[in-house]
Amino acid sequence: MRIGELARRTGVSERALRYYEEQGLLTPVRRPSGYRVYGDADVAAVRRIRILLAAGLNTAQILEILPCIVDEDGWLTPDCPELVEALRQQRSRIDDAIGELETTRANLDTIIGSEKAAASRGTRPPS
Amino acid sequence: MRIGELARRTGVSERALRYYEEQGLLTPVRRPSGYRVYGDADVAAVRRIRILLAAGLNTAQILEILPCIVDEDGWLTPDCPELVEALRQQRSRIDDAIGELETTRANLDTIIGSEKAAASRGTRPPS
DNA sequence: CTAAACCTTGACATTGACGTGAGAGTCAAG
DNA sequence: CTTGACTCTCACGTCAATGTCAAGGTTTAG
Repeated sequence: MRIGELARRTGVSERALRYYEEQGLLTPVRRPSGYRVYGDADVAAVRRIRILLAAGLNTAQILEILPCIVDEDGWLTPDCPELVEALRQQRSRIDDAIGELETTRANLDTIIGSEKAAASRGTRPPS
Repeated sequence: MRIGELARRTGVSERALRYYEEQGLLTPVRRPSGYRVYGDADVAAVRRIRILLAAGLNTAQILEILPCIVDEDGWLTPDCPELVEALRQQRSRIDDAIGELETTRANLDTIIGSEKAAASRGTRPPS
């Protein structure tokens, strides 16, 4: 398929697809005319890229870990421990932020005096 | 304290601190000379801001939820129902922010295939 | 009082992940 | 062969969160 169809099938703009190629994340075959030709596997590849971007990784990091990812039937399975470690760190940063927001929310509930505040009884305000 | 000391105590550049003020996240008092003067509470405030930024929230989102954070002594006691309503709205924005972060974290978990992902066994990868 | 250290407001530069044309080539249908 | 849809490569624009440099005012130690 050509770039337009891949764009439609993934919901990703043509510009973004060309950008991913520029960053080495995709390597479509070229026709003599220069037209890019993608395979069915690229639909899944683009999906993977988007998941990783959505998780806060940048294209350089994604490029590094792509070879570590085994795609068995749509599942993303990390292969090397370095990758897992990096992802865990990212995860813990997000955990911290969620914790902060939950504390904030509990504070709010205390002020509002709603029923929901009962669930966080004993929670102290942030120092 | 002045901006240099706050920068040292938080590890955040002076430029960033001025930027946070520009975005309404910090509101130091000013001396007649124009020098910014911060209080001890601002050290904690900056720390909160950094955690939320690190998790992918932008300054506008942080600005929305920041006034909901009650620290140590500054208890807000709402009398008028308008205030309570405003607080409820803020609460729901915090819920949204938490929801976004949880989605991101779930994406990460799917990739990591960690113990926590086991809880969602059978989950299909995001489209 | 003076020098060093600190602070101020601009304002332009940068990085990442694209958006948005411009101008030109390619391809399938009629 | 022509038209219209599709694609190509520049190349500049954008937005957020800073970095960096410039030209000047302020404070404090000696």
